[in-house]
Amino acid sequence: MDKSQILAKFSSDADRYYKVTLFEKEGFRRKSCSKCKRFYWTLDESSNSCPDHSENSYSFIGDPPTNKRFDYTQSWKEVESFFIQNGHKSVSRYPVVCRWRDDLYFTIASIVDFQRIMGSKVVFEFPANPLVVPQTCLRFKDIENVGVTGRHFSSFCMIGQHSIPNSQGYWKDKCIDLDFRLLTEKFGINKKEIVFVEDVWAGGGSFGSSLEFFVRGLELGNAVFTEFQGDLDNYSVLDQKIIDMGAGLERFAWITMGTPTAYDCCFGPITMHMIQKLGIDTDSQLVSNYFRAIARTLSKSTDILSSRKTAANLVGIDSERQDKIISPLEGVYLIADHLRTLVFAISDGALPSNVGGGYNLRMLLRRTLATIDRFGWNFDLAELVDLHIDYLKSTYPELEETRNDVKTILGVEKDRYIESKVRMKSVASNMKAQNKKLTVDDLIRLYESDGITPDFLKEAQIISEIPQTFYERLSDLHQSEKTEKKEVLNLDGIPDTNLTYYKDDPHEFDAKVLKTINTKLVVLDRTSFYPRGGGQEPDHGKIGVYDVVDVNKHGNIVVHELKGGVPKEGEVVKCKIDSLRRYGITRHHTSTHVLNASARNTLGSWIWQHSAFKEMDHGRLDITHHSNLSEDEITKIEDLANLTIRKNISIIINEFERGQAEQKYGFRIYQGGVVPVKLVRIVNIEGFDVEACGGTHVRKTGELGLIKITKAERIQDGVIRLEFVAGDSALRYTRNQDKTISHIVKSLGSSKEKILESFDHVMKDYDDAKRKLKQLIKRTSESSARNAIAQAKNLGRVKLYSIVEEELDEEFHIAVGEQATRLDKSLIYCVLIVKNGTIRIVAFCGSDAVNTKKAGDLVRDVAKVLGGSGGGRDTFGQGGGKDMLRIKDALLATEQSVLGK
RNA sequence: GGGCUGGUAGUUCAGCGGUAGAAUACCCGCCUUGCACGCGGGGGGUCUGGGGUUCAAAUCCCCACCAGUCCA
Repeated sequence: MDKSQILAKFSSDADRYYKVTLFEKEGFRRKSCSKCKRFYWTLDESSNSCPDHSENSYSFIGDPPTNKRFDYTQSWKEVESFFIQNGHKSVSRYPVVCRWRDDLYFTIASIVDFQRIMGSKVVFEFPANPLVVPQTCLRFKDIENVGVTGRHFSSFCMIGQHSIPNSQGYWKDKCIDLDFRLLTEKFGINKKEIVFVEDVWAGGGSFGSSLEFFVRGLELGNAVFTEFQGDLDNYSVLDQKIIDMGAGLERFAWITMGTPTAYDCCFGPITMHMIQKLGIDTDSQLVSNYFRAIARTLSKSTDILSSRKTAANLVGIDSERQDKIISPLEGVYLIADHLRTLVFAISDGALPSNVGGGYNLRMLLRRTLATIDRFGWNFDLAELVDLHIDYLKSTYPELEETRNDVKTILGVEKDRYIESKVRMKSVASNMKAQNKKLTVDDLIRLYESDGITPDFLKEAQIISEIPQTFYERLSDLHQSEKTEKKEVLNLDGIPDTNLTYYKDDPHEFDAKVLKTINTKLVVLDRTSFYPRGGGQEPDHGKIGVYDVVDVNKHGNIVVHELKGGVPKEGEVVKCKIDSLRRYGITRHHTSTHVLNASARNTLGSWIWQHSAFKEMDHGRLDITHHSNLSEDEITKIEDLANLTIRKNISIIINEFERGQAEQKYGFRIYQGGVVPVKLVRIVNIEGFDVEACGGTHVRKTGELGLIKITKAERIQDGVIRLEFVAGDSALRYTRNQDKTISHIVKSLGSSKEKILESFDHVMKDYDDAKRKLKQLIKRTSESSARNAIAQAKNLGRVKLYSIVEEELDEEFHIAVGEQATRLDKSLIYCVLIVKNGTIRIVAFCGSDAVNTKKAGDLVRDVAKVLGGSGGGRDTFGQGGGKDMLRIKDALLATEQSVLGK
């Protein structure tokens, strides 16, 4: 839907969509901007333009509109206490890694916390109403602006004020009233400074009006009233209207402090720490002037580079002073911002990598390190992380728990960056040595597959200019996209299946056949067959006389796939589940939970389940981890898992309302991904692991018997796959290994105790034999060559030595042939080597013999007889053929070929 | 999730259907007798693994493994 059309429609009826009681009570006037015609509400009689076009934009820099001074942390305390006083519940922030939504890597707005996707619909689940939340949000879209504009962040705290209008919650009037009072009463801003701009919001099938509030050109917040669904010509009111007010906490702090940039008052002591360490001379008036100028320039233009120049010109900073004062400050701001984002993301379990959202994080760290390098600074990342966490922990105490893990991950990732830089340099110096002219294709390939930017090549003076076509070509490359379609069965009118596997779980039961499809699929009124889902493989068994080979869930209907036919619709059939298979799957499922928690406890807090697979006889668990696992680490994980089995811990399964479960156990419960239901099933291995999971589980960990990790491999950057066996399968696995070893022991003629010794011995013998053979050929080639010369048949001007060889190989004859033709220049040396059902021809011609016959020609002639081909140079040729029956003819052909017949 | 690049001697790489190479490091000898260079010789490789095409594969094709990198 076109936003401008909605805005036009809503603005034409402002009384209905925008006028709130506050405007009337306080006497706000509705005006249209003289420049852009947008409508806004103000108490300032003389105003004639909207905040984007007003003269006093960003005049709060160096001259804040209030006497109160609140830094970042303090600003939140003020906001929080205000909303609590006014009947709101203050909720802890949600993770920045958005595990409850498949369509987002990171939490990008406070409202996302309370959105749950069910099917294709977004539903809202509020833990309280109304509420307020300090939600850390990650946004990577404007990353180039971070540090430069004074107000862009890669992560920021969105103050979320959310309400559902009902007996507890409120709607537009009270919302705007509260926001107004927050600014005036709490923050002490003169009411004449506050401007509300009319706007709209649309997304996810719903839309509504919104009021953005500004103070001196700075947008502090946006109150969105999600109210309608449908399209503009035909829409209806939502059953669940929502107030989504999001305000930037950083901006609240900034406007009270009036610092040159928002960064100066939002990162606590960290920016000052860096500035002092570097000894940057910050002439505060000059810096204030500059950042006020760039903020204002940027509201007219989006080009960062030219805006920097324009702003510098405006306040009279020459390029030397810009490099000396402004650029380093931008660097400091960037480092502070990027590191803070990394602290939150890594704390919440995200890892820098080359896939998914991890790539954004890798970019953040590399930008940070590159900035440090560019200026030749010396900052300790760990120290900066400590400063961040020390400052943030009063608002976000959970960061303390992952302090060391964050440092570990940053260390690992920093090492990768350093290695990658070394590689870049070596490629560059190679390039320089070759002195080849690089085409645009070369540049694209270098960038895409080695990460070597044209800027880097220019700096290294390998290219003089970056071709204009480079960026065009690059963007062309990333256009096409594919989507996969899912098969949808027509199951209209069929009631939800009664799922008895969650109840008394009978393995033999009677059920009525509701529908059959394509003499293959069957839907029953009730079933204990567990369908494929969450990585758990389906049950097998029998329905009537037919084998069940697959079971899938379509919505709330279970569809069984049978082999050989289907029972009649309406019939009541006997069903029987393969209990042995089910028990195997169940054990592997519980083992997955045990292993996951074992890995997390052994390796670190960043371990999450990435995906999993549970079969009857084995299981697979993919975990998020930065490096390949060492043998020692695997052993430790295995040890902890098996200790947990021996403790025989009870596994308790209960259903909770989702919000309640999240509050009680945290977001760790979403190991298996998003659960699109209102009631979540919580599987609790008491004191060890808690997950939301719909699968089947054993009652006590002791039932698992034994867990053995059979393989650990890195399947992609940041993901390790653990393959394992549990219970009977573990026993069978070790038995099989034993059998394999016995076989090897037998072949070696050794014993189990001495197998390693014997193996080393055999390997050494093998190496020695190879070496000896090589030497032997070398030392005997001369006598073999003389022998060949002696045996050669005299054909006038040349001598021909030609034989069929069944014992020795090309390596031998190439050595001998070369030697022989060197010793006797009139010799032609031609061997037909029989090997694996084919014949290889090797021929040498001495430097005199070449005048009679060329080796390449000879080989070609002979190969033809054998039904193959070949070729080569004058003195050396190779070829062959497959026709073993004509080998004698071929031998004769050598002589005929030499004689030119 | 989708691409792309690379894997050859201890190391850095070349070769890209037809006898596996260079540089460097290593060992031996010589020249010098010094702080390290010159000359000669030598050892060192299941060309990541598995399949295929071919008379012939390090080389071409497919799959896997390892490493790196770009994009959404």
